[in-house]
Amino acid sequence: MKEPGIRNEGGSQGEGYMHGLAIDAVIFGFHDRQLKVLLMQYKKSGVFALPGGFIRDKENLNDAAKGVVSIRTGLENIYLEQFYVFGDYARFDPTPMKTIMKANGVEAGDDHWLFQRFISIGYYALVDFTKVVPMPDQIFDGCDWYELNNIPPLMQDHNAIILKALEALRTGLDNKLVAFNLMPEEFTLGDLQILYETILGKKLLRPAFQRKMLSLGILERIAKKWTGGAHKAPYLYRFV
Amino acid sequence: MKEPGIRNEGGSQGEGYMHGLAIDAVIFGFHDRQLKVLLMQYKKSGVFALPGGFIRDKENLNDAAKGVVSIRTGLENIYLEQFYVFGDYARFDPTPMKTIMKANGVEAGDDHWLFQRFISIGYYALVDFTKVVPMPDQIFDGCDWYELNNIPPLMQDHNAIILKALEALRTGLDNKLVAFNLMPEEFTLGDLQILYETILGKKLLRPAFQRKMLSLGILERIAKKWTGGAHKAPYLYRFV
DNA sequence: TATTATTGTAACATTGTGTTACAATAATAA
DNA sequence: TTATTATTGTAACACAATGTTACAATAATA
Repeated sequence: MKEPGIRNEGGSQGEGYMHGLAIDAVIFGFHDRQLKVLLMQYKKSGVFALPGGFIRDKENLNDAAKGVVSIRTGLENIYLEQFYVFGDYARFDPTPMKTIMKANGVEAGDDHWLFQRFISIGYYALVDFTKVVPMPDQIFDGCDWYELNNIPPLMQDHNAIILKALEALRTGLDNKLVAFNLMPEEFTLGDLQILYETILGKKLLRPAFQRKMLSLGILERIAKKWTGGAHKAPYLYRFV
Repeated sequence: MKEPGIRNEGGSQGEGYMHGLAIDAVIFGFHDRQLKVLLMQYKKSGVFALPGGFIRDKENLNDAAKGVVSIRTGLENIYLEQFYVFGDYARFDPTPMKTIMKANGVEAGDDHWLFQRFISIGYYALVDFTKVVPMPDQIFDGCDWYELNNIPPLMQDHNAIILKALEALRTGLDNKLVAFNLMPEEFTLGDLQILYETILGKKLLRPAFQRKMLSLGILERIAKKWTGGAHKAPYLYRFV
């Protein structure tokens, strides 16, 4: 078995990678009126974890993060943001990794590098759900979307990492207009409002929301969208 | 010579500390209508650097950062915030450290741990200038305040780190009301306004500023302050 | 052609901020 | 003692942003 998070050839003691440092990525997507997160599931042991990886000896940190997200989503131009470093000593717990290795029939002594303390750099990514092709690999059975309010128990402090990422996403909403990265190319103001409401966790008033979004001057009205419903058809917009 | 950033006994190959990881602290103070940053100057070589340090094997990251700031300022309860991780490969340049070691008469091979790549976790601290007692040590000649718009050339990418810290400070101004951490216990609204203007780099209108600050409901009016000037005396306020 | 649900937007209310103006007042000078 | 001066505290108005209500427009269905 190759070690998890190793993106190409690496020896069993992690040669070629920085030790004690990892990247964890919270990849957000939006689909079916729900905010979702991409999670990995280890083979056999069934342990859930955030997509993650390590940093090559001569690799830029941000490039390593980009690599992690790319390899799991199949996408190239990704909105990515560093949001926090998780560095408590107590967060480090070798048990899940030992379980995973044992389940896969890998013999490893207690001094194995993956059982040592790690500090994780948290990144969140915003992707267009419709364009993602989730990619598991030799180590992971699963790479799938999970609804934000239905996340299974994750390895180590990964649940807490997701919460912190959501916080960062919220603060970025108004300041950096990050939400558009979660939308498909064409969308209605209604769709956009649902996304905002989901991220903020509260209802917004339609007239105020529409006025605000349109006043930003970053939306281009394209055509009407006939939904088949017995009502006026909404306009489709594109982000410019 | 002990290695820089080692806060107690450590061998010459950095035993007891996490490798490849460092903390850099941008310690902001406010005095004399100026925003200032605490900088270290190495003995003999005269190289300038941000206060920094390493993380002990079993130490929480945030505790390590607190330790760095405490040891340089003599303060205990410090407003501290993680703001960015600097992880470009190119930022790493062993030359200044070699110069420093050589100037201090330390023989060290190219494989010395301090000449390897480091990833720096940036923290900024906000302190009450009047309470700080800058503390150099065996390695540093100087530990002094420098005006933000008069920072000397620093080691590695430390100048860029300060700029990024300032950005983070600016965004925290309205959201988290961080400015009060830079004030002494008692201050006038005029003092506070000057601080805001310095951080934001622009003039503010007095009536609007005062109205806003007072409407926050976090200021307690104490007494008048007789400045000796030929004009009405301003009120002193305390942060609650 | 009436009904229904939803959209787009006008209109008004409320709040927040920008700006001008001026009375209050502490020290100094006449 | 009284005018002068500089600065503070705050009222008053203007304008912008946002919250809220209301309603006409319109796509599908009955």
